[in-house]
Amino acid sequence: MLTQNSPESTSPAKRERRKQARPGELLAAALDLFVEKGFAATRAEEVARRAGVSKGTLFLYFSSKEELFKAVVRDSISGHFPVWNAEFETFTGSTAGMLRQFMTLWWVRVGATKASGITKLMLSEASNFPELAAFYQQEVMAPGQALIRRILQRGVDSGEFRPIDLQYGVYSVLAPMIFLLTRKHAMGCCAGGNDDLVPEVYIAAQVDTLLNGLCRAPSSTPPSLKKTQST
Amino acid sequence: MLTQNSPESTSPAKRERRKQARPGELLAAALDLFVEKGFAATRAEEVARRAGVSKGTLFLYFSSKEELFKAVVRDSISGHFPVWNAEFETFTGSTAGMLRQFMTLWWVRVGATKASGITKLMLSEASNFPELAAFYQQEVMAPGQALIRRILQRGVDSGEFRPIDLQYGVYSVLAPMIFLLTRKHAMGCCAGGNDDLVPEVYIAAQVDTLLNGLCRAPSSTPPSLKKTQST
Amino acid sequence: MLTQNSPESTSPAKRERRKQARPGELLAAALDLFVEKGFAATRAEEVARRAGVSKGTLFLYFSSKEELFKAVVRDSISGHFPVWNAEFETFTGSTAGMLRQFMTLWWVRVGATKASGITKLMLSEASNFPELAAFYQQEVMAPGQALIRRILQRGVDSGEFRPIDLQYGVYSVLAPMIFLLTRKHAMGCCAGGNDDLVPEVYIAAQVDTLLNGLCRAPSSTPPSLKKTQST
Amino acid sequence: MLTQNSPESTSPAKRERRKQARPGELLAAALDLFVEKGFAATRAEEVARRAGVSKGTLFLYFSSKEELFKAVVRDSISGHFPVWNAEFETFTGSTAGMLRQFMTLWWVRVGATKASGITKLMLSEASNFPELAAFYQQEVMAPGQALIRRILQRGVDSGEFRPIDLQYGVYSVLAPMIFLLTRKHAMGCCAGGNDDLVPEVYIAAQVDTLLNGLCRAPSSTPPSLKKTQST
DNA sequence: GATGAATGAGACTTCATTCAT
DNA sequence: TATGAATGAAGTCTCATTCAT
Repeated sequence: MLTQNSPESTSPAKRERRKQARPGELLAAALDLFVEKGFAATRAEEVARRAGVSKGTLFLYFSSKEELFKAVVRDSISGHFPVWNAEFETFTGSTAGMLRQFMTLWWVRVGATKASGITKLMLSEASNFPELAAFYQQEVMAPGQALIRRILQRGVDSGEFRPIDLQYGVYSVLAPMIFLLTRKHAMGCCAGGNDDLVPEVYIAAQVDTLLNGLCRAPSSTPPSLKKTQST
Repeated sequence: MLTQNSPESTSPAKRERRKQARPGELLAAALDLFVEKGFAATRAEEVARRAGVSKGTLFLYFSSKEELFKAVVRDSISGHFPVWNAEFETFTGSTAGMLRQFMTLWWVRVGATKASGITKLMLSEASNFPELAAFYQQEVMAPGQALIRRILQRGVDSGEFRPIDLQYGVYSVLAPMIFLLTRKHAMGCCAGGNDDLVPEVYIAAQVDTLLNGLCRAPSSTPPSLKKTQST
Repeated sequence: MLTQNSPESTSPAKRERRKQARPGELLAAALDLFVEKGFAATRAEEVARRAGVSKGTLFLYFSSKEELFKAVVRDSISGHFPVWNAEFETFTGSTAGMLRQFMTLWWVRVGATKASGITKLMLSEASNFPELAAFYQQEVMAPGQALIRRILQRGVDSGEFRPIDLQYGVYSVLAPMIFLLTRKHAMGCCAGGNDDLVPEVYIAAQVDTLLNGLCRAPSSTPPSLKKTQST
Repeated sequence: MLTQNSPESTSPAKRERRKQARPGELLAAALDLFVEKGFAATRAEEVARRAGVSKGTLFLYFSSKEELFKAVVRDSISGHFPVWNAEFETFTGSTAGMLRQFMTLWWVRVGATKASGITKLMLSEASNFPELAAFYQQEVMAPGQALIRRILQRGVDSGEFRPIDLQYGVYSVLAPMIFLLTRKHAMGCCAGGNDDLVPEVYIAAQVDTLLNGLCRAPSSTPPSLKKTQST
C-alpha cells in the first residue's frame, strides 16, 4: 500500500495527525472489505465502521463509493507503476531473465498480496460498473500490458525470441496471471481438496513453458495455423 | 443447456405441458440474465417476465434467488463430458494435433457459446457460494482437467513432449481458456479501445507457443506467425 | 381533481378496485402535503402514509418524487385545460364579459381550491427544481397565457379594446392572479389582523379597473408609451 | 441593506475590527445566498465560506440556520420608508404622475436591486416562519400600502380618479409589483423562451392600463360592480 | 396453481450541528 | 474566539419476498 497509516498517535497536534491518517485507514478497511465481499456487496457504512469512523466521515474523504474504489486501486496497484516500471528500464540481463523476473515480482507484489483481490473483483463486477471498468483498464491494464510488450519487444529485437505477434504474446503472459488470480480468489477457496498448485512453482514452470514450449525438439513444428483466422 | 425450452405456446390444452416446462423456461431465462448482468444485478422480476410468468410464480418453483442460481448452474454444466471424452479416446494423430483440436473444439463448443457464461459466472460468484463452487469443481473442472492430463501424458509417453510436470502442464493449457473467458465476459465489454483479440487466432497462437515456446532456440523455428503484428 | 377515488370498496375484485384507486389517493395526499409544506420539505414516506400505503407502493405508481409532483400538476390543473379552453371557444358575449368570466372562473376553479397551492409552490421552489419549473411553464403557464392572449386579441380585433401590446396585456391580467395566490398562501396566513380582502370582490374590482382604468374621463391620455409592441 | 459589509480586510491590527464586522459579513453572505438559492438549498458552510469564516464560527453568532434567516430578514428590510415617504409629502404634480413616479422609483430602488430578493424570500418562506411574516407585514407591507393609499386618496379627492374602493385600489397597484418580483426571482429563470418582459416598459404599460383601462371609450362603464358582488 | 400489488429493510448520500483542539 | 473534523439523522429510491385474491 502506498499510504502509511499510523492510527495511534497521542502527540499535541492529535487532530491533524488523525486527519493525515484517515484516508489510509479508510483505504485499508475498504481494500479488506472489497476483496472479501466484492464491490456491490460492500456497504459504505461497514467500511467506515472498520476504519473506526462514522458513515459521514467516509464521504468527507471520498465523494462516493466509486471514488473510494478508485482510490483503493491507485493506492494498491497503479500508484506503484512508476517505480516498478523504472526497475525494468535499467535491466541488463537476458530477456528471458527479464520475463522471469517480471512474473516473479508480480506474484510477490500483487498476486500474493491483498491487491490481487482487486483484480479478481474487476473480473467479477466490471460489467456492472462500466465506469470502474474503464478506470481500471486505463489505470492498470494498459500500463501493465505496455510493460509486458516492452519486454517481449526487447526479446524480439535482440534475437532472443522468435518474431512473434506482440499482442498475442502479451496475452500469453497475461493468461497465467489471470489464471492464478482465479485459482486464488474464485475457485481456489474450495477447489478440489488437494492444494496441488504452488504459485511460485507454477510461475516458474509457466515461464519455462513460455520460453521453451512443451515440445522436446525444434521438431517439425507444424506450419501452425493454416486455419480459421476468422474475424 | 440440458433443458429444452419452448416459451412460446399458450394453447388451451397445452396448459399442462406448460406447467411441466415452467422450470425449464425459468432456468433458461435466468441463465441468459445471469450471464448478461451477473447475479446481484439480475432482478427476479426480469427473470420471470422473460420466462413469461409472474414474479410470484418464480418463487413458487425456486424458494429464493440463490436457489434459482444454484439450479441454473446445475442445469447448465454437466452432461457434455461423456461425449467429448469419447472423441479423444479414439484420436490417432500426433499429440500436438490432439492438443490443438482439444482447444479448438473447446472454443467452438463452450468458449464461443452461452455455456461459457456459466463458467465466467462461477469465477465471479464462486466465493459467495462455496457449495456451488465445490459442485462445479467436481462436476466440471475435474473431468476437464483429467482429459487434458491424458493428452499431455500421451505426448510425454510418446516422446513428443518434454517430461514436464503434468499438473502444471494442465494449468498451462487451462490458463488461456480462462483468459479468453475473462476477456469475453468481464473485461471485454470495455477492454482496450481496439478489439484486438480474435479468439480463434489467439488459441492457435497459444497452442503454438505452448508447443514451441517463445525462444528462437537451437531449432529451426517455424515461420509460424508472420501475421498481424498489430500494435 | 381529475381522478375519481373510491377508497372504500369490499366487492369481489377488491384488489383491482384498490389498484384503480391508488393513484388518486396518492395524488390527493401529495397535493395536500405539497401545498402544506412545499416540495422539498415533503417526504415521500409521509405522502405514502397519508394515502395509507407503504413507502414502496408510492414508487410503484410514481417513479420519483418529481414525477409525483408532475402528476399532481396534471391532475389538479393542466388536465382541465382542454375543457376550460373549450368553454371560451364558443363564448358569444362581449370581450369585457369574457375577461370577467375568465378571471371569475379561474378563482372558482383554481384560486379558491387547493390547486392554487401548487402555483404558489412553483413560485417558491422553481429555482431549486429547474426541471419542474420547465414542466410547469410548459404545461400550465403557456396554455394559460395563450388563452388570455386570445381573449385580449378578440377585444382588440373587435375594437372593444385599445390596440395594446398583447404580451404586456397578458401580464396585466396575470398580475392580480399571482397577487391573490401570494395573499392566500404566503402573506395571507398572518397578514395584518384584518382580513380585508375578499377575493371575489378583488377580482371584480380588478376586472373593472383593468377595463376602465382608474381615471374618471378618457381625458387626455398621456402619450405615455407608444413603444415596443414586441412579439 | 442596513449593515455595511467590508468582507475583504485581513490586516493584523484589524483583527478587532473584523470581530465587530463578523455578524454583518455573515448576514451579507447569507442574504446573497438565500436570495440566490432559497432557504433550504443554502448550505450553512457556504454562507460561512463566503463570509470568510469557518462553519463553526457561523454557529457562534447564530444558534441555528433558522435564526440566521430571521436575522437576515430583520437586518435587510426596514429603514427606507421614512426617506421614501418624505419625497411624496411634497409632490406637486398630477396624481397620475405621482403614481407613475411611485412605481418607477420602487423598481429602481427595490425591484431592480438585491433588496427585492428579500421580498421574494418572504413570499416563499413566510408560511414556514409565521413570526417573520408578521414582522414583515408590520414593518414593510403596512407602511408601503399606506403610501399607496395616500396617493390614491389624493387622486380621488382631487377628482382625477373615479371614486374607487381604496383598499382594492391599493391591491391593484401592488399586484404588478409582486408580479415583477415573481418573474424576476421565481419563474424568470426559465420562464418562456423569450425574455419578453422589460420591467421598466411593463411598469409604464401597467401604469397606463391602471389609469386608463383596456377599453377604448369611457363608454357606459357597465354598472358591473359597485363592489361586493362576492361569489 | 398463478398473480401482481404491497411491503419494508436497507443502500447511498447530504448536511446542520457539535466539540476537542 | 475560531476552527474544521466528525457525527448521525434523515431523505430518496430499490428490490427480494409475501400473500390476498
